[in-house]
Amino acid sequence: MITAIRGFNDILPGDSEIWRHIEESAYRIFSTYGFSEIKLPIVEKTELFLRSIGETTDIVEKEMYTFPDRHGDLLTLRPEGTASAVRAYIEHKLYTAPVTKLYYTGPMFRYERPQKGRYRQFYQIGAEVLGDDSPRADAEALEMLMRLFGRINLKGVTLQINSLGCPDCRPVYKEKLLNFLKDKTGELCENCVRRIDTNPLRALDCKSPGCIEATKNAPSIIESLCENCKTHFEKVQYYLKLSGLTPALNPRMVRGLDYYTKTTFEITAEGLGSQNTVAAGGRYDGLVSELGGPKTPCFGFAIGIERVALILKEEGIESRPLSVFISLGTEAEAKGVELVSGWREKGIRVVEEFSEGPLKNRMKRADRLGARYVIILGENELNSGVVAIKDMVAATQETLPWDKIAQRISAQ
RNA sequence: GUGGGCGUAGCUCAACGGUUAGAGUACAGGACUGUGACUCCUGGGGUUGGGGGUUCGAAACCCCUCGUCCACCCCA
Repeated sequence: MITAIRGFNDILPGDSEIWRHIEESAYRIFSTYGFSEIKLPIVEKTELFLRSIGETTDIVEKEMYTFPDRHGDLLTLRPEGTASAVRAYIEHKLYTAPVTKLYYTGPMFRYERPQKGRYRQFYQIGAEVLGDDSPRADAEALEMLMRLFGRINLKGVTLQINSLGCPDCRPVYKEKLLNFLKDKTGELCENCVRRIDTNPLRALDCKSPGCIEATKNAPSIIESLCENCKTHFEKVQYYLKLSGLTPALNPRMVRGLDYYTKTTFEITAEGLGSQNTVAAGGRYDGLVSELGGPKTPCFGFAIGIERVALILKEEGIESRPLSVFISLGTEAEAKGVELVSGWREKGIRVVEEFSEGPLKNRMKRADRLGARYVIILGENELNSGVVAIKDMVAATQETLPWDKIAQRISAQ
């Protein structure tokens, strides 16, 4: 038997409806905030990710699917979407507009050990606001995201925010932190000691007991922000409050991509085990210019679709009722073709049960197909211009004229 | 990449190292030629994940491998 490769999953019926629900809700809501969809390629030149994500990040160092194509160019299956969105923004000179709001969805690829909520091919819905430095942009994007989670009824979500500063103040803080950590290297875990020079901030986020203890009194980045970053961060919180959001401040939150500046955030949910981040993102004011575009402040985020779907599946979502049509006899069969077609024109979700044999068996099949309603057209009904419609949940049955069926089913 | 748990029928799971690996459920048919879920009968289903080893004898014990789950790492 040929199976799918490790970490690459099929999304089967039963799950795919939940996915569609999430994606369609996102499109609808994002659109009301002025976002438009951009379709991006799944493969990019490796260099794009090296330069955007950062050469010393875990993603670039050990998680990318990279391969040479037939001409020997190094290509990579995208591990995230922001890099591509920014590349397209620059390539097509979208910066001539005052502000650009984009969203996209699709698979991302990272070579990691799969576990619950983490797969090698996984799906994200991403959104990027390009060309807006206002703290209102940060707050509005977060409001939009929380609105989506509210709309799809995602339970147990927590919003945490932080500010990572800018090229002016972050190095100052890094220096402070380094001084603090210098004489504590004995208490830090192996990992944190290794990256103390490349990325000392990681120690703040480390879960090993030694690191937690050692960094307990570490200086806070929020207190080291420059005037500009500080006001920005305060305003973001002010506007979030106006939107009715009260995020938890987490000065220890560090992101895995190098391009973030100022505001960063993370939304976690309950019931996912240790991979509990359902959405995350932040501001990246330097990325566009680093990739060769004009200086452009941006804010963006990504949602992990399978993680959201896992939670919604746990909670259960309602799906549209299915009707199964059964005709008895050649003449009823012929009339049925016309009737079923008419119901579908009206948007009724109806399948026909084609098998022959005793009605009892056909009812049984209809039940197993998941029918909410079974619509029966036999000789008696045909002659009177009606059908029998049975509600399989309520176990009630009524007789209705042909043109009342769509109305009856839609009424539910 | 590291550590641990688990792989037996489509699904959920039994089976002390010892007959022909079972049960529930699902599936096919019938009891029942116009009414599902409940009942009864019959039937098809298995390389016990794969490979090697120990043993008179392995689903079980050992090694390797693959898959899966959980955690670490990391992230969405």
